[in-house]
Amino acid sequence: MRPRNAAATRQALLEAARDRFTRAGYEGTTLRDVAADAGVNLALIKRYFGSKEGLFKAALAASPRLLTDVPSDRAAFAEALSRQLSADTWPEFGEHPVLMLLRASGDESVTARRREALEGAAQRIVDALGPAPDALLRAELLVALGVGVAVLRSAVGVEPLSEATADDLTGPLRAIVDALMPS
Amino acid sequence: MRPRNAAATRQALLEAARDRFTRAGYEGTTLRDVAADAGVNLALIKRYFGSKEGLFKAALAASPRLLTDVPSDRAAFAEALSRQLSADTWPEFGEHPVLMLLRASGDESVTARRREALEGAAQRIVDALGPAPDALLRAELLVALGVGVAVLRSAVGVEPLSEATADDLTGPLRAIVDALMPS
DNA sequence: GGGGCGTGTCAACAGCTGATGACTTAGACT
DNA sequence: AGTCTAAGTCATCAGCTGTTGACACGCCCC
Repeated sequence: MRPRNAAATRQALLEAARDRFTRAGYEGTTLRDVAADAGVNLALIKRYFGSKEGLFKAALAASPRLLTDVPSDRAAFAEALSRQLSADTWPEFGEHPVLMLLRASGDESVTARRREALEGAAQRIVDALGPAPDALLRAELLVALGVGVAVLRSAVGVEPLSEATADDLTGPLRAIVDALMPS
Repeated sequence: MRPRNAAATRQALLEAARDRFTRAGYEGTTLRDVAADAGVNLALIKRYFGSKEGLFKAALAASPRLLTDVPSDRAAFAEALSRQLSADTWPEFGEHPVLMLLRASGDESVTARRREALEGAAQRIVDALGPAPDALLRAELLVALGVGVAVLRSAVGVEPLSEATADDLTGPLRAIVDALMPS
């Protein structure tokens, strides 16, 4: 029998769920897969998380938040952005964390949270880089760029974008930031 | 019984499949849903498309290709790009066509086709807007931007980006294009 | 050392899903 | 009218999925 350690079991389930949901999406992930990855009995998912939806929400809540601190210096911002898009920044993830958000279930509370997370990131960019006409729309274009890069790198595997390092991205991103949010 | 018209039945199935796959993804779509939407018996899917995977590939093959003609004039390109991102450009689609590509199954031939489609779009941008160091990487950033905008507008519903018209997008996109692909 | 509780195991069910083969019927052609 | 084929219908199957209740076991405290 598995050693009795509720916290470790819960954590193993969360990590397995994070990987599966991120890679295969909500519908494409089965609870038996998650339980097997975690080396845990299927029934324990119900005990700890109640349901598949509960497991997904818990895994989502445990995932890192993006663009929490936006530097007001444009060069520093471009660098921070390219770092958050780099795979090396998320060594414990097989794919970029934002993919789990995009591959979520259709559950209303999840889609609402997703929209708020992305709109919030755009708002933080506006707050840091200063107001302007269309500033929010332009900041959302930056968020869209980040989402698109994450998808193309992590889920699609487009070359040479997938193999680009954070340093490779900083230059072009800096040019975009300067063009979109003029001082 | 349904009037006997193989071509119309096939077409109805294709359109229903396109809608379902685009909105709910491959795993989230059931063949019974598609058949019901098309007003067609479930067994006809097997007759006309062989399997669920066959139906998906047929629906994918019938979807429009993006960025087929890239104007070499930067202003015209920015305008073409913003038009392709506008919902009005795809009145027969509920969501942006590229979402079906992203929400595909894990089938190898589909993921390969997806990568080729996106890399091809980037290559066409390079061909039109001229070579430069990093030109392909920068073009792929433009493709990533397009994918991200489609996702945020159509699947997530981020405001104000979702409500922006093609004209609203042209200005900012022009700035990005100029910054990324300097003459 | 014996309850009692938290932890893990097991077996099963009800519903759905993709797939399939046998059957029926419309419509063209002779 | 008779026949043949394409088109559509029907019932059903085997497998998987999420969920669940009953059970077994280890560990702590009195």
